[in-house]
Amino acid sequence: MTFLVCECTLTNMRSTAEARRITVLNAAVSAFARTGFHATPVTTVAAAAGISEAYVFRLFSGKLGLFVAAAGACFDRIAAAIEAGAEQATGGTPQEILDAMGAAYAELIADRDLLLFQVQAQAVTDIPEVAEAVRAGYRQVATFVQDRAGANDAQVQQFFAYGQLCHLIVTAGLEQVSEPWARALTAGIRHP
Amino acid sequence: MTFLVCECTLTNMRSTAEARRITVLNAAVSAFARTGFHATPVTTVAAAAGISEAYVFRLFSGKLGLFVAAAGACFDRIAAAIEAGAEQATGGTPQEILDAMGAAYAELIADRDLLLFQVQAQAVTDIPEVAEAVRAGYRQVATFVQDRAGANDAQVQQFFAYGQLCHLIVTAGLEQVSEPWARALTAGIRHP
DNA sequence: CAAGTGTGTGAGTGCACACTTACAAACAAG
DNA sequence: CTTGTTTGTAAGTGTGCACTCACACACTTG
Repeated sequence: MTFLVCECTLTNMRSTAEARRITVLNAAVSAFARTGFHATPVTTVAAAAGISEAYVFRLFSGKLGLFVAAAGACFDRIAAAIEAGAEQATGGTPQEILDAMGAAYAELIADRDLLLFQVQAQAVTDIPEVAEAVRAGYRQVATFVQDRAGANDAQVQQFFAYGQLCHLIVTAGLEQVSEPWARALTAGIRHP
Repeated sequence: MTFLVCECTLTNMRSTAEARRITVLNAAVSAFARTGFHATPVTTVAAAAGISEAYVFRLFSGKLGLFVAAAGACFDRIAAAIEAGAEQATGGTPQEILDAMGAAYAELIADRDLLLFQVQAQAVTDIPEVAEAVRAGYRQVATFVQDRAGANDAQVQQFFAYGQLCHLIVTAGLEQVSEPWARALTAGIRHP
């Protein structure tokens, strides 16, 4: 979990670059989510963030550095949402907390950016830095789920299995398909 | 399911191009599985198939056409493997047949090509032709599983949820991670 | 005011790659 | 032998894009 504190009054002027990085990272998550790492030019991210391409390259160490940083931001937001969801659990049993977490996650990914970014990140794990970022992200989320819900291995595994199923449902657009097989796969997942 | 019949003796000479297409498709599935659609040059596929890049463009309508055709071949192979696995089921209950199918699938994706290709295809579903190919592939596999095993919606959904979990396990390399959260996610999935 | 530091950009540069075209060899049919 | 068809390639062409660099404005400090 990353807490962002405004240090404007303390470190004097340096917070501007840091603020830009936040802006760029939000733009990067959205852009990469839609078209993926290789098909997303840095100019697209720069334009979405309202700055020049050259400055993005100064703020991050190359396109790969930008993508890895965006992955970190993506998993931070997911972890935060799940954490907030756990607070809303009606009961205290592991399954009740897991269900609350799942509901919060489902709500979070309504805008699709966070979900699609995960898919895109998993697709470029042939790049070692990305693979490590993905592992770090799931480590963060999975350990939190395990600890906070007090769930056993099978419950945690099921939680992530159905989370991954959401990736298929969204990327394939199965919510728009009314055939029996698609109804079976999307049953009870929530229709946004 | 596609049955390939050698028509050499009938249509005279045309079967050579068709045979080339098969070779190219096998190379394409492997190549795209590793580096994805956008990061895989057609020259790589051509080299793996042992022919020139120009001829690949004559055999298929552009890089996209090649990718979509490879997706078809990929899902054909998956469906065939699951079908063969169902024959090996020890009992006749839906769950027993599903388990046999799952075992066959797990064995099939040991070489990772078919699994990774699915991940790569899901990552480029912003291209409509790819999205349709992915839907067609899962339609083929899901309807077969549903019909052949006689499984209910929840069982089919669970089957695919844990199938998608395999995608995460492989892309993130979780089998090599011995931390508790990773052990929970990979529990019982098979260690190849 | 001068010098330094951080923020920001326009205008390149070089390369990778999708796709084309012109051409060649093999083979068949008349 | 000529004509036509199919299989195959070498050598382009044009474009998109990652990354760089020289330069400019803002703002602080002495």
